[in-house]
Amino acid sequence: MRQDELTEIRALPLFRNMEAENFDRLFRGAYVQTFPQGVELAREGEMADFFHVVLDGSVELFANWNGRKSTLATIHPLSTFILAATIKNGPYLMSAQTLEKSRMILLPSTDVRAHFAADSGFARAIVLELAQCYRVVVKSHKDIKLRTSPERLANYLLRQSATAADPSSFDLKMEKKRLASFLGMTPENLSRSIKALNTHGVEIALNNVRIVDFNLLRDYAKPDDLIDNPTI
Amino acid sequence: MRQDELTEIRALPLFRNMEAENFDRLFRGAYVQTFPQGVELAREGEMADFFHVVLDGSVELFANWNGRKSTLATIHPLSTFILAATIKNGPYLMSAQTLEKSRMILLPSTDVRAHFAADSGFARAIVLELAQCYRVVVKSHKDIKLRTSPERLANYLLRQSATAADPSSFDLKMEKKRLASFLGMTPENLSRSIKALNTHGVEIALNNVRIVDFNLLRDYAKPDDLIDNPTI
DNA sequence: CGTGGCCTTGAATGTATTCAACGGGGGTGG
DNA sequence: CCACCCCCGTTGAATACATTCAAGGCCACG
Repeated sequence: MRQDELTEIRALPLFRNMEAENFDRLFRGAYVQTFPQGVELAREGEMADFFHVVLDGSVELFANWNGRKSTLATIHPLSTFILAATIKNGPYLMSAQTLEKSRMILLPSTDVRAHFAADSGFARAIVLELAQCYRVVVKSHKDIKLRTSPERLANYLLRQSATAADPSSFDLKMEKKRLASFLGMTPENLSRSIKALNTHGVEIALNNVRIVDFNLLRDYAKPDDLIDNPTI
Repeated sequence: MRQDELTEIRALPLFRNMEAENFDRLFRGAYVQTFPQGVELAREGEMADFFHVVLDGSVELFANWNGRKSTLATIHPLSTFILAATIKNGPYLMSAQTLEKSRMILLPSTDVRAHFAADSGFARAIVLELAQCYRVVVKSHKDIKLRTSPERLANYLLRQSATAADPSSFDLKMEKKRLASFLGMTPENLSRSIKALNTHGVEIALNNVRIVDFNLLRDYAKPDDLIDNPTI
């Protein structure tokens, strides 16, 4: 691993408060690797050999059952995935694959567990990360149990809008097929939900989203911090 | 707090590896309290003042949005709830109420955070608990996104069966209304799902569940460790 | 003996999925 | 350069699934 990479990684919240000596030892066994699009990084059911930190690109977390597939989350820099499996030394509950060319850190799970036990600064950072992951899933769970499909889409668009350079015009960050799965509906149904939002202040053409009437959209979507605010 | 209670609590995985001095200090500010049925212990959106450990009874975690309500989880002894909110010093994402007369420990959130930072044994136990909570929610999320209503019911019954004294005959542990909400359907729909399972080896009369043909039920339910096994 | 909550059932409605068909864009290979 | 094909996205129609509304039975409780 290059020195400038190490410096960059050392500044991450997850490693910032680690003892210098522990950091050095942990990263002797680490890899920083760049994967092309479509690489399977983890398969559900297998043991968690590596803990992953996404530095660039994006990763899809998904699960299969009985021939069906569902996208459960998308991981962007600088976030991590499958921390819980690493900590518990258990099997992955989700599969992971790169959505684009992506660069990430791979830390052997045994090393992570060892340092987690020995370094309280690291342990604290891990807990914060894990608590964050937990709350993200809980919000997703509330989203899907309390809202209909078009309501989920409407709130998704408002969340995307909040992070976009231009809140009233931005592009969808993933193909619609995947977005549909993430939002818990079929691609056909996403198309219909998109049309349905025309009457609520949204116009979507190809991948471009234009919010023409925020008040109208918010009236319909009823966004709620306890579901939609990613920072709390 | 009584001495025998303290001894019992000290043996819990969460506190077992805590420094004796820290344990004593933490529990100077703690309460052990017994609540009647139906008491609201937390309301979503409020700040997490207390971390809760359920010693006896059971607690429902639920959430509201736009006039709708959904049961997200039921907590049994000896488990905890709203740990993530405590750690992050954020608002509760879920409300909590006792389902029956229940006894639990209440630990002021500020004390938990302080000891978590200072006591690495405690920090490690918290991480394991948090990782467990995370995996429970992920499983629920997979359950609801990948399965239909009767499939969710069928797998729920198999999970209950696995913990029952008699696997082929046991009682439902909550009222059907609440079970329906937990499983992500209406009470009416639960009634119909129950009837539908008659053709898959299950007979439910009032609260009593009799599994008359396990192979038939398993063929239909297709239980999966990565969704249904609570121990991994 | 009434009353209210829970559960069930039926019917009507609403929502979502499936199946089928079609058009457009991007890539491949002729 | 063009023809072709495949995948994605859209649309319509049929079906399946789920919710709502209404009604009635049962039990627990006052």
